Amino acid sequence: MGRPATPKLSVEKIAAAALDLVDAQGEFTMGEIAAALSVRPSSLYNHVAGKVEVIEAIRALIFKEEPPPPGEWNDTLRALLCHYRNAFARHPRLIPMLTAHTVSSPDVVHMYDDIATVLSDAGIPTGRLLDVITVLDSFVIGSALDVAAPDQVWDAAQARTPVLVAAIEAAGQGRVRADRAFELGLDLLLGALARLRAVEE
Amino acid sequence: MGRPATPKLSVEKIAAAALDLVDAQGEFTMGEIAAALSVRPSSLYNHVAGKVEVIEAIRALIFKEEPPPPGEWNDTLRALLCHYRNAFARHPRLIPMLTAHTVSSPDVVHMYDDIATVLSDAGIPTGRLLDVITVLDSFVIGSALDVAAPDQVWDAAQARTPVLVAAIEAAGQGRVRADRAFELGLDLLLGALARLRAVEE
DNA sequence: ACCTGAACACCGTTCAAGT
DNA sequence: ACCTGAACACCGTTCAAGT
Repeated sequence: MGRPATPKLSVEKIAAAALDLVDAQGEFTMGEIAAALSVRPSSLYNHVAGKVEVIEAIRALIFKEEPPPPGEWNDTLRALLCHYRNAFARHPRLIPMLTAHTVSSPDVVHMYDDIATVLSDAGIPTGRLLDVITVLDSFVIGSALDVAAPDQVWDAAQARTPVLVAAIEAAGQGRVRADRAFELGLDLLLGALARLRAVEE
Repeated sequence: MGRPATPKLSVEKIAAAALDLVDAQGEFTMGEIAAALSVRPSSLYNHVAGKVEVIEAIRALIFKEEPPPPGEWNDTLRALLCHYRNAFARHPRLIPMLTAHTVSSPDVVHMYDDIATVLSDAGIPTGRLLDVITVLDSFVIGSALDVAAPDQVWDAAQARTPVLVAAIEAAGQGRVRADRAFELGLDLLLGALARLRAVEE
């Protein structure tokens, strides 16, 4: 066959096809991407170096940035963290794949820039800044994994104490439960940060 | 050859060999486990159903429980969460593998039991209990991933704002940095919980 | 420059055969 | 009951050949 007049592939097309596969079935193979794009697997290697690079391309695809909205530091930070978490939550099954290869993608670092600026403006001293960012980041990533987890994780049948059984039954299920827990965590952390800020100043 | 007088394999031996491989190189194949145990790959299937079951066996291996120490609810909860996070942190490269297959292992649920009991005794109402547990769990898992991440994630060269650059340079590196951030997060969350408790009561 | 087809090493898993 | 050896389908990747 040979080279077509206009390329049939691009990094973006490959990443988008792979992301569709992950959303649909939780994983992808190079062969499946090729099939989705009506191409042979070997063709993909003209655009990406390998499977790892496909995953990185997906990561870049997910983090289409959004400028930090203006407002009170509290609200700005909250909006930023929600955006960050939702970028993951829109593709729950992708998260384990992304965490498997931890790479400092430019888009992610860009988000850290925004968070750092807001926190600094809010009065968090430089010496503590990265620790605070790490705490927020850890919580967001963990919450994203919580969205990815099937509700099976909270299995009342396996609980041994009546307290946990009652708690599981009271909590509801699915995305609503995960969202509510995330909001609570944000309240707790941002509230604590406000106090930290007051103490340091 | 045929059946040996005394079995050469067991689920525990397989899991231990796999964990060694993960610690050493971040992944394992069935063939590598077999080689480490001086056995053919097909032999493994007399003891485990497949690779996924090996991962579950590792999970069970990691969570050798420790009874919750008595004391003030604050200290008890802190000790519990530290233990939980350290169980992961001892095997950083394992974490992405575990998060890929979220399963409600009995050992993990057992830990939730302990946390639920402490929180309930501390006065957190049942309706909020699972949300609080989820928040703590998300933070712990996220923090464990932070330990697994190479320091490259915090790459001053990729930061765009001077604030973030300064913060990264001030933060130090490696395990010390991750541990300090984890402690800060615990302080913030447990402090916020204490206030939540005061409000609800 | 970019797609194809054939080929590679490797991997997870199955299963009949042996004791 | 448990280890072996041969065999399977599949997967990621390479590369010479084509235009």
